[in-house]
Amino acid sequence: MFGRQKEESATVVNLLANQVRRDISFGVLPPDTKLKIADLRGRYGGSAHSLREALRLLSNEGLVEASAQRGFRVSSATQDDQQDIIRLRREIETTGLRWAMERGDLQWEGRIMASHHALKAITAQLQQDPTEFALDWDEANRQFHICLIEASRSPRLMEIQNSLFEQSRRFRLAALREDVLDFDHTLSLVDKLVAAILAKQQEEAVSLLQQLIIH
Amino acid sequence: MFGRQKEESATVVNLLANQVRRDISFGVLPPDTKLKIADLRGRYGGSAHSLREALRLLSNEGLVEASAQRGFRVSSATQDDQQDIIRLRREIETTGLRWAMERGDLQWEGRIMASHHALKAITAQLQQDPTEFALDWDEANRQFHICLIEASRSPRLMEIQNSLFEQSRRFRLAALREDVLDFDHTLSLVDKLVAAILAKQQEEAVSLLQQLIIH
DNA sequence: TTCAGAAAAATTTTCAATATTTTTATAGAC
DNA sequence: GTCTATAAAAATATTGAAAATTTTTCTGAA
Repeated sequence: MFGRQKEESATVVNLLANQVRRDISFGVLPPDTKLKIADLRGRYGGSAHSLREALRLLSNEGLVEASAQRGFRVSSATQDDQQDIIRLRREIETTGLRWAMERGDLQWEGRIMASHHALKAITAQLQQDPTEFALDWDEANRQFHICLIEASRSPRLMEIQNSLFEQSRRFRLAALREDVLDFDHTLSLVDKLVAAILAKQQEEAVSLLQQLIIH
Repeated sequence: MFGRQKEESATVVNLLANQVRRDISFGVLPPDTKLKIADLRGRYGGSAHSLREALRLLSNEGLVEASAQRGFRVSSATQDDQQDIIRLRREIETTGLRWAMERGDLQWEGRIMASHHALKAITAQLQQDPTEFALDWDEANRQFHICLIEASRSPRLMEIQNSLFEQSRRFRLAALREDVLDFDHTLSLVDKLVAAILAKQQEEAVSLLQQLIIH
């Protein structure tokens, strides 16, 4: 449920990467934590090599930083990092949305409506129990954003989006814990965004998407 | 000389990655080639694990594709791939240039002039001997493009740019071999681009950069 | 305090072996 | 002849242990 979208079979390396990714996202492994292989083995199991490879994988996603001969650390999560991620997500996702709106078909519009629907439903659940549904909520979030640019037919753009989304997760979940999210406002933006997409109003949609990406 | 920009000390894994990256870029390892660890050990040396890790590294850069339980392959290089890379590079680099022009200082302008100068010099050499200087020429190319967005202060944007540049290398070197590059036209575009940057004409610079990215 | 060198810790790398999975080859059924 | 199921072979994934490097920490002297 926390995995990547592709049909990646559950290799040991992928399982380990998923666990570490989740713990980094939730702050169990705080930013800048030194990731010593020996310690990690005690926590997650797996061989030294498998863990090493899992960390190498996460370093590609940007959640972990690798420096030669100095091992791995959890990536920093300063305000600068957050700003960098947000402005990049705005660029990447609006570009993707533009391309998708030029190429998208009815099927695409259908998938957007579906993921929109799911997002609304899970958000309602989240407001009842913020801790229980945090993961599902953010996964619905991810699915919705993936959907938006799905029709762009740019595999590399989608990979970049995914990487940035994973990196932003830490900040979003932190904001959720601190209860500073305005769900009503966000949902109203999402409603308008979907409407604009269906009405093929590109610039309106782009503007709304930019307002939506704030965490 | 073919390495990444950061001060990555020469670990075995990095050395192996550099060699494989070079061979992929030059087409010694053609697109879609199955990369069997055993074969690679014969060619490049190193232990199985080091090679595996090097391939995992390259898969992050997009030059190699990893599929679970099925090993590694050289990434495909179809016309669709090339188009995807080109249009993404245009988006990424123009965004970076915009940000850089908003934040850039005199030092940045100086570095641009320096890398521009180097690029002109090496292009002249290249026209004398296209095979001997291919690598140095593309490295100067890379340095110039890195320079353009250096002042954007977006580490993630620069990483994305680097990854896309590495991916585009195969196509550029192929075009060079096929002798379909118009150096005079390219250099004139570069001249105008640098002039526009120094004159702080953002939209003009962006337009020129887009015209420059065609391989 | 600062510096140099020794000691300790951690990372990187290699070798070797086992378990899984995928691919290939073969034989039989329709 | 094509296809399916099974067996064999090849390749990948995983683990363990140990040697070689490098970085970090510690200690004592100037």
